[in-house]
Amino acid sequence: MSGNGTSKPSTLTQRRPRRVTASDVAKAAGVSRSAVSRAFTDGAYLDDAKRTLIKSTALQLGYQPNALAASLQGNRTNLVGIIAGDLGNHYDSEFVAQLVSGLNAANKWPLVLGGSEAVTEEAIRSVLHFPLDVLIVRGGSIQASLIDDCAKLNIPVIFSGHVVDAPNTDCVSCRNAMGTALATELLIAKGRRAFGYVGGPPSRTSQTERLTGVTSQLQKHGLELVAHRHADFTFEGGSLCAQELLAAYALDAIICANDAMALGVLSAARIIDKTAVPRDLSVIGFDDIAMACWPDFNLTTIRNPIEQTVSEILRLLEARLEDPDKAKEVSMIDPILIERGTH
Amino acid sequence: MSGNGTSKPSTLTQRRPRRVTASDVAKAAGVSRSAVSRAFTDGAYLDDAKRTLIKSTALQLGYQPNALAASLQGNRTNLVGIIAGDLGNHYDSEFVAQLVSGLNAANKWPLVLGGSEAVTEEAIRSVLHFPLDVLIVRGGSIQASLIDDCAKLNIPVIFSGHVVDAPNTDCVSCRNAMGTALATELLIAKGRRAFGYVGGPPSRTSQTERLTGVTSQLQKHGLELVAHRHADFTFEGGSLCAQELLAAYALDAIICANDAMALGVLSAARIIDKTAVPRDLSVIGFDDIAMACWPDFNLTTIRNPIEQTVSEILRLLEARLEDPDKAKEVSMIDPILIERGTH
DNA sequence: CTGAAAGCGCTTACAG
DNA sequence: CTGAAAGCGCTTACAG
Repeated sequence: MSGNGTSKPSTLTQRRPRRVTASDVAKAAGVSRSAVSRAFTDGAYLDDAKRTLIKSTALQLGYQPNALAASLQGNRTNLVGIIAGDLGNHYDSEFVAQLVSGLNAANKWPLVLGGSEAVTEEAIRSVLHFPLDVLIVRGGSIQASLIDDCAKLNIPVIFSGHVVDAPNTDCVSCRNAMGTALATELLIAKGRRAFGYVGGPPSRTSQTERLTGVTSQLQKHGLELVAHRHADFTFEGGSLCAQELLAAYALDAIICANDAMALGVLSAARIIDKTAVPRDLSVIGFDDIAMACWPDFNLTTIRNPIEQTVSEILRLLEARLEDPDKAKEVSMIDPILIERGTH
Repeated sequence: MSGNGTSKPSTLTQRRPRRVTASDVAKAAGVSRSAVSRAFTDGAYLDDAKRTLIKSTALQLGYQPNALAASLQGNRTNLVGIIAGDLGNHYDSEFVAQLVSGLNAANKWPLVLGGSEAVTEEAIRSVLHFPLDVLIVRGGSIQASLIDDCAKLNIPVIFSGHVVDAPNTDCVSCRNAMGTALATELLIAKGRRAFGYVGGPPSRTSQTERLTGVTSQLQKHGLELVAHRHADFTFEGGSLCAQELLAAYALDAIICANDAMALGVLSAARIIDKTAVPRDLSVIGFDDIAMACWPDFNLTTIRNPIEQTVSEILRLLEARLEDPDKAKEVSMIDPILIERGTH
């Protein structure tokens, strides 16, 4: 209606259509705009009848206080940035799903970056234009400059899956080395001796830790890792690695840095010999994604507890908001060995 | 440092620590705050040297314009609400992943609601406190009142996976009936006659459409659906349905409303008889999620094209922002039959 | 090219 | 309990 009526030619209109405002409600209800504001503030002094009147007028007009304008007063914005790893990755997507619903329940609104592939530095900069209450960074390699930027903007950062040492920066991470050590010990006890390892991209510290868990546990028993490969955390990547490894080495155990790759390894091993796993070969993953327990796979794995991780993040977030200057905290989560049918 | 120095007892401080401001930069650089604003506005008149000075001062101070304050001027916020279906659902999570990265690439920032399970009406109301440029609703059952609320707030809505008839509301949806009809036809041509169907929650219109595609195609050949069940779109749900159906009926074909359930059906059928599929039983899914092409499943399915759906959403979004009063549009996406090994 | 001023929609002391 | 006023951090005409 409006936009077309004016004679303005279709320049790309950057303007947003106007939204109902507290003044509109005040006018309609015959009260001051302060009263309208009070009507929407819990515990503000306001005559009951007046509050009722304002609320019903607002409802009728479809008024909702503009959270952006409100936050200008210095209140919290309830906006939380999430730099998600790769949402195409099954573990990350399960993780983000739980984090998002946890935040929603706590009346926080996640502004999600990422989705797939690398998040550009530019995208991160852009999202910092918003006065976030906190930024949650999932996984890997984030430029050090980001931490500086956030510090200058007074936006606290919480890292998940990666421990970072910076002021006002909390971390929650799985004890990665412990997880793979658990897996290694289980297989050694079962009599496995020729170990292969399929890791993720070597740049990630979590990957180094998981590899270390394997090698150091082997060492304790006087064993050495026979071979290892790196892939990209995908089923296909795991499958390719397994083809290479099984063709070149006589392995009786393969430990993987995540479940998706472990399922790929399992799949490739079965194509070579349907019943090889677990008879001649043990395969163990990491994460315990939903598919791991599907009967077709029944994958033995190391659970990287999502629920606990998310609730730690939410706890750290509240504490940080409560006291922005509190000492930084590192919360370590114990992984759990889940014995199923592939070892 | 600061917060602890003051004698204020630890009342729950709602205040957000202050962020560097345009005035700070202006003061530091010895220019007016208007100049700072211009330095960050492409194409604004400003002496080159002055712009350089301001930019470098800003960089040093870690200044970024506050997008919230800026949007108060009536500019776009670049905030896009997404009411995601169930992020635990593999298709939805792949979909949201692509949507998020598409939005990011277009300089839009998704505010995600949902994650898992039902999104509460209260949560939706809360997110409408933010002046969103647009709200994207994925999937199912959204209260009619939501559309009203958005209309009053001048927030256009885009529905995905569900066609809704409302002013200024665009939709993009898959031709659901066409998809399942394609699957049905393929199986009839192969000689299948005894069809079962595993659907999703019956409340969803997309589910009704998918069921209709099966029954009406059967009818064309003088056939009737032997039996159908409803589940919750999960592997486990599909698996349970298959156990029931296969115990009670002599079926030679099962069509499922999504891939996760189809994989569950496949799994259950194989537990009964390893080689039954595709010899005695055909199984076809819907969506074509990543797992469908894993060799362990090699699922024949109906692809619900994500990339195309996302790019249509982005197109409709741009068009709607360009002209808020343009006629509503419904974009229908053709599903694609993907023949693999389970039919 | 540039600064001072008005205004975006809210909240919050400040007086009544 | 209530309204008028100041101010949050920005942008954008308005004069120079």
